[in-house]
Amino acid sequence: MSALIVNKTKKKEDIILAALKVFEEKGLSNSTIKEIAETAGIGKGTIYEYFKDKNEIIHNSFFYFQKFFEMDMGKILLSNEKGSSKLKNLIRSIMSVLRSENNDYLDLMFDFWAEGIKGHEKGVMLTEMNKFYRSYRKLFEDVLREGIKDGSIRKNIDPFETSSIIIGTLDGVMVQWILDKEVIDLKKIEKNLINLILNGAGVSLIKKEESK
Amino acid sequence: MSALIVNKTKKKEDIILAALKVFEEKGLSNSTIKEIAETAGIGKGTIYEYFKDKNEIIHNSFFYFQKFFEMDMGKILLSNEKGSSKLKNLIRSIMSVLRSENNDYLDLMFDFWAEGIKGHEKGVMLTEMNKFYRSYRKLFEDVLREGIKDGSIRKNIDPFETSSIIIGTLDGVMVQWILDKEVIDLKKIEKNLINLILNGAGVSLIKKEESK
Amino acid sequence: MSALIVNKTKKKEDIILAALKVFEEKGLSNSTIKEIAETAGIGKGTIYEYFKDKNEIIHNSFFYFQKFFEMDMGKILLSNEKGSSKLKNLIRSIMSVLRSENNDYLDLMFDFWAEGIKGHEKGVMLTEMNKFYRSYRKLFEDVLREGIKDGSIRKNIDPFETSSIIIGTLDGVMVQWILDKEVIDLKKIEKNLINLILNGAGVSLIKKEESK
Amino acid sequence: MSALIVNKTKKKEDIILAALKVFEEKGLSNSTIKEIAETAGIGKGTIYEYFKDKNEIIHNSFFYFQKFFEMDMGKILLSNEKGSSKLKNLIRSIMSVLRSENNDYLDLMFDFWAEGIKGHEKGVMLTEMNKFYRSYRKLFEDVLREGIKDGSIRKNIDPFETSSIIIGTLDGVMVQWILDKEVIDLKKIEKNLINLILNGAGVSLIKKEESK
DNA sequence: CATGAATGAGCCTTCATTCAT
DNA sequence: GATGAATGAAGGCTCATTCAT
Repeated sequence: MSALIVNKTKKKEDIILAALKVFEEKGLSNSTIKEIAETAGIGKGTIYEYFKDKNEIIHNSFFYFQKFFEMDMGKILLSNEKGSSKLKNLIRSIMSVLRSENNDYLDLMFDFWAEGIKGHEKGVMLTEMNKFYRSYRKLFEDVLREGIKDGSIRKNIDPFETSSIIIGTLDGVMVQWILDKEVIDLKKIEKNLINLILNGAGVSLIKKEESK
Repeated sequence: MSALIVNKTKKKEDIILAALKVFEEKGLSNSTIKEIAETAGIGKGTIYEYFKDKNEIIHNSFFYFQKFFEMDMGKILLSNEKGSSKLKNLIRSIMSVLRSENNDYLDLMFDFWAEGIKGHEKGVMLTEMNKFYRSYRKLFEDVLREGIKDGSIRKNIDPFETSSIIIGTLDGVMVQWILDKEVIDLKKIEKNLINLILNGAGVSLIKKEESK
Repeated sequence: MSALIVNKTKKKEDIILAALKVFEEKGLSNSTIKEIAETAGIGKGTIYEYFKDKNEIIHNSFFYFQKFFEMDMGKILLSNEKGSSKLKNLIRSIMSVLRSENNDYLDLMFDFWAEGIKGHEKGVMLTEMNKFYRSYRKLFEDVLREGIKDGSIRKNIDPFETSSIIIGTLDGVMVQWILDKEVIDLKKIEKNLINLILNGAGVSLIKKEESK
Repeated sequence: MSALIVNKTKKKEDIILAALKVFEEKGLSNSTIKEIAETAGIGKGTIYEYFKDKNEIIHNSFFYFQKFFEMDMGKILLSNEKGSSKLKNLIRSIMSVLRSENNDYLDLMFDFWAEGIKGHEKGVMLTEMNKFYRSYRKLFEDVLREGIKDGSIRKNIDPFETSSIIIGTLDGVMVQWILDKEVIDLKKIEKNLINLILNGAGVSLIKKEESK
């Protein structure tokens, strides 16, 4: 690959990072190309050498944004632990990523969700978002199935629906945290969340599937 | 009252409903006053007889939007059922509201979330949203405490954190549904969600608090 | 004349007075019909029962405005004093009117001057303004001629040009006063002005026309 | 300097000149940015590359407008002539400037006066106008004092008040000329004005200060 | 007669995009 | 490739005027 292409990629990345910063601050619609260019330290016109229009910046920003949340789950998934343990570790791992590293951009989630179902080229983004969620669910689904197989997860849960629910929980808890950080304590939530997901809130002498 | 006196409240409502429709379709920023006026079947200038500016329309739309999700929980809360049953009914009730009646506007949630933390007058909306979530959490918290008292909910869960988690779950599941209705089946989710929340996914012979 | 007509005239006057008040505060262009109506204590629509449009209000306001400066010069003009004395009294009289009574509206002079030479129907106003100035000049001209006749005013001044100059002086001094009341002291100006007009600033042993 | 670099100052001047032309024709409020842009031969948006808003154009136009009346008085002020002669020449010089060169824009004086005491940012303009008048008065004041010293101007006039009066006269005469050019002949006025200011209109055998 | 709700022409201003250098 | 000056479409908002009551 020639140095030229590498540089081009590097510059696109610079622009996207600048865009994300501006988007995060002002929202998608209220961010201007001028501001993005300034943040990227380049000329306004230069942006158009790398992106067709503002929409393309938005889409590419979203792709990049998603990468923030890609994490190496290999260690967890390939470990010898039981499914329930992997589930626990997965949740912890995800929450720690959301909580710390990239939480600068986390609230862009809202903007992208909104843009995904509206916006001019919603199709592209929606597809991408759904792809993201589908593989995200698959991740949990696999762990749940493992757990069912190894006896650490109850048999009577539906792995697909439950993975969707667990992910929903993580998203939803983030929403409240983003909106009201003074009241929501993610650390405490994490502990309770794992407890709830594994043990439930209800009281029953013996778990049903074990009861027969 | 003579016809001369215009029902200001009614007309405001008309405008807000039109605004919600347009917002839902285009997003907050991409909706124009002209479009809202046309949707409401009135002149552009008339809008400004009822609202100071576009921001005020957005705020009021949000207030109105929230009302969609206000529901009469009285029957559930005042029933003689146990806490765990109330919790179950609460979740079912909320999901049925979200799923059906007003799901036309449901995805505006994203826009308002985004507007809440950014947007020009984020303060007002954020405050309002947090008020909403706080009382929403209080609702669940109370039911959970009841359940703890009546023995239907485990003692070792934190009612506050858990209420936050349950609400998060409902929000998060909605997100996936809105984004991917073809794949997400709310009915199935509902069943699994209640199961998960009450019983957890993990396997354990006897629930911890009963174990001693 | 029927009471109806009298009332109509009265109401027109009310509107004009309200208009003048608003105009004085905001300027011609920045005053709104709504504001004028409110100041007049009537409905916005009612204005149009009495005036065709905003321009007509402006014109009529100007006519009315002029009346503020109409004063009874009869006593001065018909007195037995010499021309130079009458001139002195005339100037004093005019300055006292400008200075006190109606100085509330005085600075509207600027707006009307501007409107007079621009504005949509400048013709009407300009004609009216020139009529005003022409009769204003005539007033001084007559007094000057009287003075020349009775020997109190020098023969070698041109009554017409000089009347124009004297009026100009009064206007111009007002301009500075309106703009910078802290620095301009009308009382002192008055004394000096009369001195200057009667005696001039130059030194010469004997006035020229008397010198031969 | 490369052609890339636009001469910002030159372009600002172009816009201001266009603005002055439009203002002169329509008045401050009734002039539109579109019209100014068209007159300047540029696009509407371009205006905003050089001026923040319409108000800034108005202010800058006023500054520019003032410059029309800046003239080189050096030759007059530094001459060896007596004060009374300098006064005469000063008046002639000013009137000739007003009469000829820039009389295209002269009637903007009214608009700026009006804007100065009303208008959105009256403060800035009023300050500037008063600064202008103060230094304008100082000019005459100095000449008058000189004349008093060299015996060509009477001792019993107040230099400050008199300078204010003389300037007022010039302004006021201009007003009448602008309003009624058919009737007012500036050339004749000039002659009479100098005569009046130096010799006064009154008859008295011997000037007071010489009378003892 | 009086009113004020309704209206849309028209204004100022922003900003994505183009293009000459 | 890089730039930023230029642009005009488009949007929010105002306000004189109309008109049904």
